[in-house]
Amino acid sequence: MSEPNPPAPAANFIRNIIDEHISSSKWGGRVETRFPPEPNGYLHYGHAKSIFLNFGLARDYNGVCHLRFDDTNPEKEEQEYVDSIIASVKWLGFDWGRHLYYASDYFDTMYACAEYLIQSGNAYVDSLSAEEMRAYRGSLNEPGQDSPYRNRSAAENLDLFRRMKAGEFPDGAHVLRARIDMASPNINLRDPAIYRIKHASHHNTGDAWCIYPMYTYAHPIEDAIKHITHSICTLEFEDQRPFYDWLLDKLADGGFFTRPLPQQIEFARLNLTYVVLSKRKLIQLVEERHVDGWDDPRLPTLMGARRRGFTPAGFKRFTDQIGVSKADSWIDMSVLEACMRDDLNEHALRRIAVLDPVKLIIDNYPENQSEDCFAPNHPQNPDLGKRAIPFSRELWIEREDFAETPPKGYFRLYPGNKVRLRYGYVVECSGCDKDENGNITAVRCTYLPDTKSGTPGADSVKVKGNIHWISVRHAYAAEVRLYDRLFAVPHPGQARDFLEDINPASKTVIRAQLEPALQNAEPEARFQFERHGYFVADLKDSRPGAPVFNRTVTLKDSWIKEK
RNA sequence: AGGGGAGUCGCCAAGUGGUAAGGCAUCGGAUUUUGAUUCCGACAUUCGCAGGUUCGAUCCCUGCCUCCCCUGCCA
Repeated sequence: MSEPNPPAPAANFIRNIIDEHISSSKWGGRVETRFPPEPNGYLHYGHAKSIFLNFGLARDYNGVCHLRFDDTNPEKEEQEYVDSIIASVKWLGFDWGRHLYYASDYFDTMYACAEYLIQSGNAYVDSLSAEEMRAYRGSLNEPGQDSPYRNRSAAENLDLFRRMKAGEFPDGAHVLRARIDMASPNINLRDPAIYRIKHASHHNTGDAWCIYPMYTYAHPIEDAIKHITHSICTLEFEDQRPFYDWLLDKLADGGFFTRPLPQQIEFARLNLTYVVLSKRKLIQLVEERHVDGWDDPRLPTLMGARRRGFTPAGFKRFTDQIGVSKADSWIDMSVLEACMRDDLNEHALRRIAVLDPVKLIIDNYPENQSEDCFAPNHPQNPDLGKRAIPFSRELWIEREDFAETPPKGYFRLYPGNKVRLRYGYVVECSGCDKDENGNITAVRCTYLPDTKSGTPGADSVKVKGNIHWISVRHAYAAEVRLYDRLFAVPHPGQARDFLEDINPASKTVIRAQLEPALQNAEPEARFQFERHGYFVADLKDSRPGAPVFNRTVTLKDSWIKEK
């Protein structure tokens, strides 16, 4: 079987820039990118956009993409986050080969660069307090003032900086700043801090350092050291680009790097409705136990997505579909859900599950008889074969597939109506049994013996309705979690505290009746429960013989909308 | 208000001087033993607004409007 040629990647402004670089041979046609997370949290859907962008560009231009941890702030970073980030990027299907790096691998080089900047008059040690520095910085409308320490001699700066490194000063006593322009209209150029004192131990370098570079200083240097060509980041760093260029230019003059230097390019981050992607809010949801941990299937983390049953291929569809641009935009959650459905529809095996069971009794079917019916594992792919499903006198069907008085357009079970028991017989509904409170306890019908699916007479009776069922005697009951969107409104927190917008029905745990074939599902096996949606055997709580399923997403339902 | 960005169909998004791609959604219709899938068809005389340049402007110029980001020793 030959795969059709994949469609050419959609044009976007970053590809246009790269194409120009290729034709001008700016880096000799080389494309080298990096995905640079800070290991201070779990990756979320928004990171998927960046991952597919950076790794995708590298793949399409025969380049490489590094996985690089920007671990410049030891107070916030942990090995646990490093591990989970690695697992998530791998899960999405990317391989960085030997290109796994850490900012902390280059602390020596960064330090040497800093000494050079001091010696060349481009950096100085400031001894203002944080509050004083803020006051000297000016405001959006007013220029800043030079710090009284701005004109220390290179020798004095160097001495102070070395003593900072040696641990002679407490946190906050001094800070190394780039000497640029305190009157710049771009506040990021008003002598930004590049090194601060932090007596904290680092997940990677331990206690080797008590001064740590700022991200804005470390990031360009890391890019330049590894010869990154296109340093792709989000829009909020646009104002930082002049500093990125200033720094690398100075260091290239100092012989640390050769030109052409890496080029920073900014794109719009992902905004998605019905979730929150801010790290702060995600942490709050977890810590205040509004969800069950970082991998809760409702959470927009990649670990949550995995347990939810979302697929890497679905994320690929999604990122291809939403494109890349510089316009702030909001993607509706339904787009992501549709992408997951598209992928799952192609690959998930079909199975039967009755989620809200009510008994259907076939009055003219012999009490102790049973027989096999055969259902295809995938209607569009016969190669996937069929399986046997036992049929008998008493079946579980969905409560909503019967109506005593049917609404307009309803074509399922109601007195006098015929429907097909999918893969089995056509039955005619005769009524229902009720308890003393009027609750329906069983639905009654008779079957038409000549209409069994797969037999010559199967189509002798045409019916519009087609419902799924499971033999009571053969059914297997298991826990199923019905997940829905975490928030009930498109923009949580817009009108009130975001916690108040949590969807109270985001998780419903039920015991469902499953067909026998589902009992031995392996963790992470994905299925379509026919007429319901896509479900996955939970990665953590499910095991063969004792399955637990999570609903990934429902099937599209055009009947609900009509009602 | 200073600086940096963005405004093209309901949602994304190409196009950047030659007369508006594509996807999703939506609406028709066909197929269908999932009210699913699939398949066909429809879907911007118009590109934030107002002027100007031009034979011709979404694209160039001028002015205006709206939205986003920036005053961490966070990233």
